[in-house]
Amino acid sequence: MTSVMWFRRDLRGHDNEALAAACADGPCVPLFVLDPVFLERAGPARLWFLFGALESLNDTLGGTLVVRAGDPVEVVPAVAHEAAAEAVYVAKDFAPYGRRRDMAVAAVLKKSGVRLGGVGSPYAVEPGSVTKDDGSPYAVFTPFYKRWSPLLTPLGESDPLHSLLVAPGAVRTQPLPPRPKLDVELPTPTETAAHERWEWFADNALSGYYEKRNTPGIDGTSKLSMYLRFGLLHPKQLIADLVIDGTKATKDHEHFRSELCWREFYADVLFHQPNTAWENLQSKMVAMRVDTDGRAKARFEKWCRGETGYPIVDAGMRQLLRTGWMHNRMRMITASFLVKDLHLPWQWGARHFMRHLVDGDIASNNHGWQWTAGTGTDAAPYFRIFNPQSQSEKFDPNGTYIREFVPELADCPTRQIHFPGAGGFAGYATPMVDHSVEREESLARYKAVSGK
DNA sequence: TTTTGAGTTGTTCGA
DNA sequence: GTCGAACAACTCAAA
Repeated sequence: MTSVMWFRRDLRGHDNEALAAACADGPCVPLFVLDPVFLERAGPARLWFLFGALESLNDTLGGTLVVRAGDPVEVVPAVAHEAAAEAVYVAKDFAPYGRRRDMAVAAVLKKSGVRLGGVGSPYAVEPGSVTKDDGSPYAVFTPFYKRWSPLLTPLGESDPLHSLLVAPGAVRTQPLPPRPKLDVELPTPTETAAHERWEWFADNALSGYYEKRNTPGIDGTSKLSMYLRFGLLHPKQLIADLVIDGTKATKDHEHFRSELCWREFYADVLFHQPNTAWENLQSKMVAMRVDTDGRAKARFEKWCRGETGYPIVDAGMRQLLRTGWMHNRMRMITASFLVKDLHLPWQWGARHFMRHLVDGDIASNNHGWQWTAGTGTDAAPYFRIFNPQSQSEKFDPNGTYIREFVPELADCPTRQIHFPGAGGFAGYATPMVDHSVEREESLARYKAVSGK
């Protein structure tokens, strides 16, 4: 019998359980739906990467990928009908929008006797399956990690039977929209490039990862996040390699594995509490005073453009706009600045990140923001406020990273580059706020919430 | 059942 | 310059 493989965030032809399951049924029509809900929220870099990944997937599938624009609730049943399919296969989506969408699609399909089959997910361990002894979900990372590790299962043999893909033309398709013009080169959005990056990282940067991952001026992180986001790689593929290589897992191997687990932890938290995508997980924090007036909006614009007058913050914000990616430490520094120096709602920053980060993932991104804001799981203590200048001195000691993204400071001497200050450096903005003043303001606001 | 200690990512202050 | 303490309140899991 014929089936439809509906791709969403698993844009790969290999090690794809749902695709393998679809092909095991017989002839298979591979489908991607250009959902306006996604397209409207995505910035140019995200779209560039997505469209490129779809072109690559189409190549992998021998030119058989059917692309259709519209609401999946209408498009998927229509394609199933045109293909005379009896089943639609997907990798399960556990995020709030995806779950709602899939339930709605399944309901419509069911009316015409078509089954929506969920096989696998973008995670090594499915959200919802790591629980405490009493069945309740974890709210702290470390015990989650301890329980998660033994649940890891090896990657199943799932070479897809591409010979069963239905010939192009059998079902109406449409060309992809043109890729947006970008000023810089993004990582190549292909499965091959994803594997090459992983191999490069495993061979060259995994050793010493624990230390190097904190220095934004060097290529010390895996940079696999965008591949994982769109499923050009599956985390099980990485974990399998880590086990083989690490007969005795080193501190670096172990740490990289725990970073993969963070992604799964936040997906699990969001699965159990879908409202926390945009609402404070700690409900008492709704009482926290944040600024939302006209002046706050003007400050937000400066932050977005990278014109705060704090070089390390500006470098991070400009890296995001220029490259569609930001180093992990920079995400923390820039987020801390928005929340604790500018007193803006974390949601504003999260929305900006989601628009521009190619790897933008609602669970990791928004719960990362909640962590910084002190509203989330395992929340940062309220007094943990990043000092942009000392973070800069500690993690970008030579100013390499700052000079790369803030050209006004290219010739600024290192002793001055972490904080040019009010005296300033020719052509560079003066600080928009005084950190020590805003730090006190943040502490006062947190104290007000805790009732003292 | 109750108690106890630890918990991704920090900063400041005073000795 | 270095070092330890203090900066809450709460969750989780082991004892």
